[in-house]
Amino acid sequence: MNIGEIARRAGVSRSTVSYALSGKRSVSEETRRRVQQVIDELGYRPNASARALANGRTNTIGLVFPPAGNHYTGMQLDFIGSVVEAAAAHDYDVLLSPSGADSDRSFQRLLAERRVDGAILMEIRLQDDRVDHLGEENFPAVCIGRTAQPEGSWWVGLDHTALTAACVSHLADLGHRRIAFVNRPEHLLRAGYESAHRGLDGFTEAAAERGLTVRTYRCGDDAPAGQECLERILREDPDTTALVTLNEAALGGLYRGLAMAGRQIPRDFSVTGVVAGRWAETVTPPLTAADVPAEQLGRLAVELLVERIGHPDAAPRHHLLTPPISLRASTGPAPGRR
Amino acid sequence: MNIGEIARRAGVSRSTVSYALSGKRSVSEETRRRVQQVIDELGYRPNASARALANGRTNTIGLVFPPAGNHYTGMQLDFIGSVVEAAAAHDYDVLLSPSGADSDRSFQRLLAERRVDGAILMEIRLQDDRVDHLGEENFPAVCIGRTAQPEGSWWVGLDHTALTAACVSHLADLGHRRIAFVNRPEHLLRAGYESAHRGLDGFTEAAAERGLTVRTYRCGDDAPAGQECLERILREDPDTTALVTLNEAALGGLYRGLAMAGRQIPRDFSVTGVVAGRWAETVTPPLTAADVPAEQLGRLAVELLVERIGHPDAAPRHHLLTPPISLRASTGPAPGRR
DNA sequence: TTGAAAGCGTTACCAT
DNA sequence: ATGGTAACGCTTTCAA
Repeated sequence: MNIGEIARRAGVSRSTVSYALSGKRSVSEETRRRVQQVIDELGYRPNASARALANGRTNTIGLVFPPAGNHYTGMQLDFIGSVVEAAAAHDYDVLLSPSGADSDRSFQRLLAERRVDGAILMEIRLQDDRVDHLGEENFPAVCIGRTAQPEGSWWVGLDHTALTAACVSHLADLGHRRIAFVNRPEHLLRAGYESAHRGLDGFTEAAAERGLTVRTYRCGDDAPAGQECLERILREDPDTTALVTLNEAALGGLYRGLAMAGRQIPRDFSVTGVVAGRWAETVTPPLTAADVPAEQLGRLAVELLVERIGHPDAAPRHHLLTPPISLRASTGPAPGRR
Repeated sequence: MNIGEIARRAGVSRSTVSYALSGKRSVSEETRRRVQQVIDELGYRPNASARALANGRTNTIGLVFPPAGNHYTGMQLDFIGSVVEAAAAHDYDVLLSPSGADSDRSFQRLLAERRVDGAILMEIRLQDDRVDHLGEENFPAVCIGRTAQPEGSWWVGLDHTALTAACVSHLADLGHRRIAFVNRPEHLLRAGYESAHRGLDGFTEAAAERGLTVRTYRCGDDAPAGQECLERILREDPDTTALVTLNEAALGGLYRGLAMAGRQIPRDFSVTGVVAGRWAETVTPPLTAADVPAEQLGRLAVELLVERIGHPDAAPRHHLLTPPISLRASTGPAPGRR
């Protein structure tokens, strides 16, 4: 069944049906009702491909996310969910595109085949050829995170530098002097992951300012890696009394490592970092952390993208968020300083 | 740029370009090369909407997943990831569709507007009007889980009845006599969630067979709810020595509740259930559980769906998986029986 | 207020 | 082995 069939049954032309549906030109109340009735009876819905072909818009946005080889984190999940919901609220569907480092196959398809009206890019790198590519084509896109030169592009992101610095201050205020930083895995750093690099910078600078003794680690995105990493931390400097982490997936393992080493949180050792709130609460004791507002990030990204799709030549906009640290129960005074 | 432009520059007709690309009829090596060269030079990719309109296939599958109001679990995340990857391997894109109880708006759009060639439905209910609807239309779909009458439909699922029964046996073998069951939330049970119902059945029957004393609970999908639930368990029967759960999101809270109550796992209390392996390892001690093979489920679902799209009249197929219990460290002999 | 018809960019059938 | 052309189902301009 198609628009012609509806037109025939309603005794009008196809264009009238189209206009009755879109409201782009006035239709007499009488015909509008007749058309609508036929449509309801037959449960007609205009074919999306035909519509997209005719008016050049797919009403779909692409969500470019890291391939599953990387373990997904809870925060990414929350983010995807909120993007889908926000998109639905704007009458957009969401097409998922797993995409690695380079402008690879699936990603290219999305753009070149015009499957989507715009894209949201997760897991931005400081130098990101996908972003460059998108910029050259002036293709509507919003990045989650910002590249080294974010001026020309649309993005929403977290101020990871400020966030990890805040974590350091919090620990320093509690009297900790020797602290560790648990980052994302080696290969993500080499790839230039924005959050990993800026987070590390913020940590390093803040610690230097406070005159703290630090060690930094890279850690795989899962619990066993976290446990191993913690063992290394205590081996390399047993006097470490606290750590800051960006690695949500390793968190459970870090906790386990501490438990195995007989260090009690927060009495003997403090833990903090940047983690989505819902996941900070799954560990015991609940993690004091800068809560990643995944839901808000998703919503803002969609709003920006929708705006940009509507106004292709608008000036770049962005949102830099700096969520406060939520005090829970994983940090306390440095041992011997209570 | 379109196929006509390519044809013009290569000095052939549009149909020849089309055939050179699809290989659906033979093209002289000479022309094929010339066409390919022009295509490479210009970076041409056929427009997806036009192609879909012409040949009736979108090369997209829909993934219908629960709305974000429900908290997502790690297992759902792993599943989504594996579906996207498997789909990409078959040259399909994945369109996400949040869908509530009834065949609601977004879901209807997917089908009626022909945005997808087929769909994978997560979070199946025993009576599921979406499945009925799909069946009537003979729309290619694969369910994750099976309805009460699964005969006519394609599905992949876990044998939750057997899984929870196995958990009960495991605990009974360890000498536990008073055990609790922590299910998904009330509203999901009322909605008729398959896993929640069959899991409960398996638990109840196996416990009866073994002559165990049991209490069953419904628990919200987050850590605080889990903690509360555990407090209730110990309040209503302090002699409870073990629990079985389907509720991955509450797991951290259950652990915390036990810690707060001073019960050590597994010395004083054993915990087991049905949880994705990667997430079972994030808690301390790691959870002994029937590991949900989320990755395999996703892959199988896509394979079935692709097969069905290719053979619309093939007989229904399905896969019922019964993963073994992975022994980790959260279960032990009942207290006083070591 | 409405209708006719020309696209949109492919694919696939019918010719040659 | 190749070209011409009619779909595919919609939107939108042009006319009336």
